[in-house]
Amino acid sequence: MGGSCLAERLAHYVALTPPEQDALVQLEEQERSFKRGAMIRREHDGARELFIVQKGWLHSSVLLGNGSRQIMRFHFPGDLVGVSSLAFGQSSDSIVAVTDVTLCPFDKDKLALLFQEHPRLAALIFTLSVAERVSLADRLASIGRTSARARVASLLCEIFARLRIMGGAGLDEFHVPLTQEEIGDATGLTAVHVNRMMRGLVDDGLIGRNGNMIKVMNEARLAEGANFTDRYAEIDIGWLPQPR
Amino acid sequence: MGGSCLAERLAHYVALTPPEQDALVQLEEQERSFKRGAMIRREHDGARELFIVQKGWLHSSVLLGNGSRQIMRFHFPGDLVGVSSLAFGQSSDSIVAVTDVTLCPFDKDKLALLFQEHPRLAALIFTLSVAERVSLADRLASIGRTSARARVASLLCEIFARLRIMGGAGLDEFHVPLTQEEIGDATGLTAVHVNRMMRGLVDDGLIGRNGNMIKVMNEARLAEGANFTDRYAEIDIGWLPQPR
DNA sequence: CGACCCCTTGATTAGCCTCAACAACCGTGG
DNA sequence: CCACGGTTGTTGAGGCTAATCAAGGGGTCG
Repeated sequence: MGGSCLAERLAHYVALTPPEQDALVQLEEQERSFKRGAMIRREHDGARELFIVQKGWLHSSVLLGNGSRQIMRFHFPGDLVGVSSLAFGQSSDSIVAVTDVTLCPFDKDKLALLFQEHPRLAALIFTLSVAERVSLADRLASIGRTSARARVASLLCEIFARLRIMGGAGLDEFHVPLTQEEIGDATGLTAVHVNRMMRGLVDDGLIGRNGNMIKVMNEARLAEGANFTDRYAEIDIGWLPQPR
Repeated sequence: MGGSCLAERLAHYVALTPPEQDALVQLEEQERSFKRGAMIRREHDGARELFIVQKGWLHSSVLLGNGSRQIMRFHFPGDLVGVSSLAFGQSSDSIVAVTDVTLCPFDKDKLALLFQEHPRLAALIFTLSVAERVSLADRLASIGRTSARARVASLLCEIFARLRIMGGAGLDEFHVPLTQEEIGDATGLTAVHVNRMMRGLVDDGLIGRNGNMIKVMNEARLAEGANFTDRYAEIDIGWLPQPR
């Protein structure tokens, strides 16, 4: 390895000082791998750990009394996962491996240290957490107030935008290792209806599909129909304090 | 008055040191009032300000291309509002006064200072922000995966739980100054259907209504049908760093 | 008093779910 | 090598939930 994934991610926004880099590398001393489908953390379990994603996709989700599942968010390499365990002794959601994954776990005490020693990093992590919340709010609006087709389109747009952060801005074809059931659980739809909506998007020439590869054919119309705005493009870090 | 509103809120969770209190008071030199219905901040407007609610109810919401509205959250006295402007130069949502309100506005630069000088307060504010995100996630699951009746019940449960934080644990009757349209915009329903669901809750003896007063008649069944868990009861601040 | 907002109720419609059947693909074991 | 069970994707038919459309009532404020 050598570098830290989180450092790589944060370096997208600020030029890290050497002490800051050291602090981030220390968060990723450990490394743990899980198989596709593995339950990494179960809802209501005690949890002192956060994870940095190194490789693979995950999702965090909740199970409801009626047996259905709501996926809150998909997590990609560079993401900080399990943040909700900061505020609660017990995990508020389950974390599941969508593909085979490699994670770097660290205890929340280490984050406390980061807040003390590196206020700029703390503020940056806070900022990214706020951006994630806005992204969740976008999904809420999507599910609450738009059609099934728009919800699916919106999820695809969000995934594309986030994959481009790490993968390069020019990408127009993506490996999306999600089942239609997972897409449904993220958008509040059934797998059957997701299938019909995806077919509609293909038939209308907005996207192309080949197995798990999805190609963006007409991103403008896709984003328009989805009511999508790319939050990650407009993150403002102007308020951050000076590095120590 | 005399003290800082934010200090009062944070003191619910930790014993503030004198320097911490001073820092918080400095955030709140100003005070501003708005009439019921006033648009305090409009989506896409530039925004460097955050607000602490002193009196009244607000909501933050987004407007969609199809003309509908999604309310993300209602804000009560003691809440920190407009945090999303930290991550973006432009506001991601609108902030609207539900009743007449009094707010304490402060610039986000002051928060940067807080991150530098008072890491424990920074971590606490981060924690509360995470808890809010979990609450948003609960709403997402509610809208994505439960019936109209459960969504309305869930919103009511959340409101009751939050009002009890400041208003006292024993309360079983609440003044809820929301129109059914606002409840619909928060739950992803139409006002007409909200009306029918509320009537159902009354008919089944779960709640009582008298104008804007809502009385909890059978909270166990209400919470059960809503799939509701009270997040605000279980916030854990054990990971915070030492005060400086 | 009238205008407006909000609540309420009824009738009809539309979007998404449910149920069902089958095809394609996968890894596994015989 | 093939047989197999399991998972995922696909498509059709019918049903149900919540939206839409519509009309009227009560309260409040100017």
